Amino acid sequence: MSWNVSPKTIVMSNNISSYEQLSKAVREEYNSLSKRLKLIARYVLENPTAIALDTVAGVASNAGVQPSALIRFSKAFGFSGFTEMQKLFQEHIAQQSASYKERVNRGLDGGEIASEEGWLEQLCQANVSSLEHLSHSVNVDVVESAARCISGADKVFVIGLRRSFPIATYLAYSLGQLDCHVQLLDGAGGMLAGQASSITEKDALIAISYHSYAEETQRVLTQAKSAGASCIVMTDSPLSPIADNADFAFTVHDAEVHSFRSLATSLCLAQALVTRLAIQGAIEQD
Amino acid sequence: MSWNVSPKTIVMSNNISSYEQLSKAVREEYNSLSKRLKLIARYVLENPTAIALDTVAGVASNAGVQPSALIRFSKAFGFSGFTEMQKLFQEHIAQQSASYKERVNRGLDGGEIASEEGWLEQLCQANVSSLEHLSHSVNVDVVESAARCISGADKVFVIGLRRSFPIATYLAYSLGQLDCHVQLLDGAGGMLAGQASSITEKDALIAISYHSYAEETQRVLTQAKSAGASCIVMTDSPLSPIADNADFAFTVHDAEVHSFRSLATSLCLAQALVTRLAIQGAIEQD
DNA sequence: ATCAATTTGGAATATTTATTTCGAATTTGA
DNA sequence: TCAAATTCGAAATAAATATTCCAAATTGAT
Repeated sequence: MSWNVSPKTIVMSNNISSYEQLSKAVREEYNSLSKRLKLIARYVLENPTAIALDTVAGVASNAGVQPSALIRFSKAFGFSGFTEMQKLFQEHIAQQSASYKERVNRGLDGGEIASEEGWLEQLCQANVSSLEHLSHSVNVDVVESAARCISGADKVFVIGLRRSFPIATYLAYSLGQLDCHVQLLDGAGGMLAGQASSITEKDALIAISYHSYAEETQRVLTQAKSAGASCIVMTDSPLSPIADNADFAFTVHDAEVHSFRSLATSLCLAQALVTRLAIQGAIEQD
Repeated sequence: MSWNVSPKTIVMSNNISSYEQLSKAVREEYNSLSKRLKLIARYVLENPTAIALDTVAGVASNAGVQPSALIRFSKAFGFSGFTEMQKLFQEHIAQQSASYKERVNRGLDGGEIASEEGWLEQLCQANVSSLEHLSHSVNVDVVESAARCISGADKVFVIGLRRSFPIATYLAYSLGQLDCHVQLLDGAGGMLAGQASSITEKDALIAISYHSYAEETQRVLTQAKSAGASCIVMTDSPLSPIADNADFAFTVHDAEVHSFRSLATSLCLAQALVTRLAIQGAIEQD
């Protein structure tokens, strides 16, 4: 009995388990690859997103090679096939957005009091993850537009009750520093409706509300909308009842530990809004 | 010849051709959807990345529904099936990561335009750095002690004016959630001195104050100290005038961009205090 | 409570997509 | 230039994934 002489294809023992490792390996092995495989290597390094989303046939066509060549490529780097390699690219993409939620929750909710030692680090890390997520989930153009909307308004009203009140006060204080005509709707003395009744179409309203959404905030928002005012909202889900009739809606995922929402991310977004406003103002004055 | 009576499933004429449009449509139609479809709507809006990368079976399993339900959902929004809808999510991701890559790359090129472009990343990064600093500059034992001090107090007073007011309101709200007898000294109606005069030796005061230190805060702190109350302060320097007669002092360096202090770090510290308090309470009750 | 309409779950089926195979083309080394 | 080895392409096959269909469950109106 005789075996076929194994083809020359070098199959490296696969210890590659992340996109970064693969990227490194491909660059290192590049020179030892055949012509087609070099072509593929280049395409792979330059279009990681396409690899993650497309099919073998699609990638092959775009890269100008045959599907089988892609599988050879995958095997050359120790994967069982294209599918296995593709998973790495998908994980990489997922990390940029969705999986942050896991990171936040991991070791916080799950471990209970068990992971006692590093609780401060964990708390900070949860906030860091939220902030990192914010930086690539918020559309800067929308922030710019919202800022312009505020600077174009006659008066700016801010509402955020209970849990959201700190954000509202931050905005009210900061906008006040910028010589905005700002009014915080704090419902002091039960005069919320009265305070809100002066909102006109020339004004803007910034509303902040998280689950469970304060009824008063919704009412004010509705009132402002029907008065024709521009509405900017910060909330926690696109499905939030207050996101409905908003001109600009921002969704923020704040880290939550033992049911205490952090607000650090919301505050950062508020800060983003304020600094943009400040810069736009500075440019206009030139 | 007769046709089956068409099922009730409302098939909207599909003019949806982008993720944003779909997201909007889902939110608008949400209330008219059936139970399962609502469930899916929520999952879809909150996990767009998963939709883009996963298979129907995978998504269905994670969302806790049947694959067929996902196809019904897709058809309800005018797609021929899940696959067609999924393409929108993939395009969205492709765009996102492309623009993210651009932004990052432009930031690496250096130069003035670069610093303009990546301003959101920079803002977030500034906050991240502050948080990372916090996690190894704050002594966890002091936080624990401060938390014990609060839980042992009869009543808890919180003061933080102007720039620090958001932190004070956050603490007041969160401590209230823990059934602390908490009172926010907000100076409403000019009655700050009156509010503060009820502080006794059995009480605790949390004071937050940053440069330039509000005179009223200092006065209240002095008053509380002479009344024999325990004082916890959050400030920006160990040399701060309010750090003098404090039982526990935390110094926090918040990120500052264009003279707008972030407060994210202060908020994180406040959160640390609150969660510790919550956990101590939970342990005591066992 | 009963019936019709609608919604749902799960298996059966159709379709798409990945992988293998093998002969042809290309490269390599003398 | 020729033979041996390697690489490649296209069709065949295998695997996976999406979609359909229908019975069961739920809902809502009378």
